[in-house]
Amino acid sequence: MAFLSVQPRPCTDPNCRGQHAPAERVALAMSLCGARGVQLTTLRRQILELLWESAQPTGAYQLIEALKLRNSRPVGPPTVYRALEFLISQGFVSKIESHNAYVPCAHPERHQDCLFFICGDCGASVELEDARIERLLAENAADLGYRVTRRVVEVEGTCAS
Amino acid sequence: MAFLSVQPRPCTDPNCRGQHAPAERVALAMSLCGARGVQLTTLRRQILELLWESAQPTGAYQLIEALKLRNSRPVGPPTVYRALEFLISQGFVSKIESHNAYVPCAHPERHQDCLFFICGDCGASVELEDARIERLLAENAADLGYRVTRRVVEVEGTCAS
DNA sequence: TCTCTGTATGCAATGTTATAACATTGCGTT
DNA sequence: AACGCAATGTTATAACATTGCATACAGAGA
Repeated sequence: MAFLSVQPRPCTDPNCRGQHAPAERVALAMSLCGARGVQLTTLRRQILELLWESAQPTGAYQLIEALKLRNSRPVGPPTVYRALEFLISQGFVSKIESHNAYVPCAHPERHQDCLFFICGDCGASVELEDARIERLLAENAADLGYRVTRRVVEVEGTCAS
Repeated sequence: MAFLSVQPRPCTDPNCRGQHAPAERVALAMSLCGARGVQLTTLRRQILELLWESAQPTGAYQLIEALKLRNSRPVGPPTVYRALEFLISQGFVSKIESHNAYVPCAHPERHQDCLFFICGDCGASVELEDARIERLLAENAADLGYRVTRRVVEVEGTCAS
């Protein structure tokens, strides 16, 4: 687990032209929170920063460790889980269910449940949107008489590197 | 958690004409194991039966409880997890990652990672195959330079009932 | 300023899910 | 008997997550 990189990450969204350094992402979350009347507190912001700075999906207890280093004062599991819950509810973060780990989301302003591609070797994860897949899933759900509330699509594989 | 029903379950596969009572499913697993040179031992068979008899995705510790009732002698977590690992490796069972629970698979003879639709109200899960979605996922993976090893597609919603 | 109120966090304990490490059983073969 | 092997048993612990209650703290209104 490395929280060192402050490099921008590649954005896989073909429509996206924005900057993507962690600071930029956090600034976006900040302004969205303002608009939505909710607070991106210090703790929540720190966790979001850590997720953006991490090269891989990050577990809750890894975040606890990282916060201990960053802040002298340690935080307990409930605190971190509550912050994650908030970040997820606002579309800033997603949970990778198959890894019990959390990743930041690139485009919370038009957030829907994304697809994730995760490399089993290097751990890197890539977020993707694909309207065609969403449509097919919705179609299948409708055929079965389901009203969809949440989608989990995680593809595990080996990336180019 | 009810392990009472021994009713056949609906099969969502349009190509499927087979019987689907638990006994039938287990018999199929049995014969496949014979053909593959692996053993469907008593424990493994019992767990597969329990999964087929359950109306919902079932957790490992629920299985432990159920086995305790069924067999007098209790089994420990590692034992159950090893049996589940075997059943998954043979395509008889899948894990629902978003629920930490396990479901039996309808068609292990041509098993691939399926889509699952899970009802948040009644807990029922439906297994589905959709070649179009598989193709789109494979396509996206290829674009990203990923070689796919596993797919997790879980759609949560509310079913008709 | 003070108090009220709602939101957020701190904290101890506990619950839940999963695995590591090592021992044993049972069965077929030599 | 002695061995090899697959499966299971046993103990302990790791890893992930939640409950319940106490405290802090910011903003609204008297």
